[in-house]
Amino acid sequence: MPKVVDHDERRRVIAEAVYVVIEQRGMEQVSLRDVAKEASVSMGAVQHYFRTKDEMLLFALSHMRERVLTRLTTHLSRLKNPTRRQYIREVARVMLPTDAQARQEAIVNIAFVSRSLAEDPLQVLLREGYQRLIDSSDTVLREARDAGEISRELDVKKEGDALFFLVQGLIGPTLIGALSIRRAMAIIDHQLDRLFATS
Amino acid sequence: MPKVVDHDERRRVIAEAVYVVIEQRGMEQVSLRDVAKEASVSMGAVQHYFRTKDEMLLFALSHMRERVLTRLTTHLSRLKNPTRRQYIREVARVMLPTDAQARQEAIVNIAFVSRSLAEDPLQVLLREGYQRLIDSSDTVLREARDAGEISRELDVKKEGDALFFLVQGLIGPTLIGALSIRRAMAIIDHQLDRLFATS
DNA sequence: GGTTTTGCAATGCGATCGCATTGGAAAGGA
DNA sequence: TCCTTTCCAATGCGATCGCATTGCAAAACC
Repeated sequence: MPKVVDHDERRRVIAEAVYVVIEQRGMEQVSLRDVAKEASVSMGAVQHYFRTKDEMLLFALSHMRERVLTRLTTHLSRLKNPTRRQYIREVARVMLPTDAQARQEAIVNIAFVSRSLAEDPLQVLLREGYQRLIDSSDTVLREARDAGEISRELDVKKEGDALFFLVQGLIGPTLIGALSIRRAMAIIDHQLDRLFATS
Repeated sequence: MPKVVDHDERRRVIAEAVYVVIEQRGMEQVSLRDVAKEASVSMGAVQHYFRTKDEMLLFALSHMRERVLTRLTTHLSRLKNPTRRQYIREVARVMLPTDAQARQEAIVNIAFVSRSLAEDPLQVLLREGYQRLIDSSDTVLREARDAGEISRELDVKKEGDALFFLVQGLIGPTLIGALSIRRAMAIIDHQLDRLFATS
């Protein structure tokens, strides 16, 4: 057996280069050559790890999911004894482009959503991802209700969905610059005020 | 003076061809040749009306705004003596991909949002568009409150924003197939129930 | 009816694309 | 040590890209 290399690690490095190219020049400028250059490897190397460009992008999308999840858990673990409301707020905040990394992830995600509308394999992956997020968003709210922090009169399913899609809808306008992070968070906090009202 | 042609009309025809190509094959597949073919004109004609590809896409985006606005007013004018709530509901419904045309517009819009993140002129146009929409969304809610249909205790500014961004957030997942139109409308109706509560 | 100006069609060009092919360096296993 | 397998660098190829150039038909104006 020859040279031993961590296959997945190499693929991840290339995927990260894909993100940089998408962020800096957009999805339509993603070429094998530019990705290779950004990853500081040869074009042959990229071809060695991905049979086609589409396969590379598919992996890049699935790796992005893991990356977002990792960042999310990191941020959440920094909270000391958070209330359920603080927890939910932090999840929402982490989804918004609050720092360079979150911004890159948001840009890449939108690029993939757009591309997926013309390419099916990507769409399947994204759809599953969304459904999982919607589910966990409902779960958190239900836990909060069971813990008595949210009124039993609220429809936690519909409110959880509304909160999740609200955050989703804030991302694009924030990236474009039509909305500041501050205002976006104020809108979220306003909804949290309502959900967690102690009246 | 030679042959007289409605300049803007020609440009709109080409822009419509751009939408079709984006919808069917995605933004990264938009080429001058394919757009010309879709518009049933020669490539020379496209070049005659747009100096560059970027200029063509910029016009396509601005024409898309007019097209959406036209469709919106058409749908609204079909309502017979609508209540304010029905009016708002219809606006939200028209923004979602409920039919073929709305779906095409949503797809094209996402494609432009994504592309605009790497190209500034598009971003400026989109930002202005969003801000106008946010403003009018606030205005409608304020009118409803002044008419006594919405409780004076509500923060119409924040609620108007939340409603608008909620609708925005529903579009992507609906396109991807992670959410049905029915469920999307149910989420909106649930929020409208709350806003227009007569308690 | 000649002149001029516009509306396009056609073609060419250099750059870039994804992908295939080839060759060889490096690293275990026999 | 030799051999095999993997890793990857380099190059080539046909297709396609945006854009420039050229040429000409058609239509107002004199």
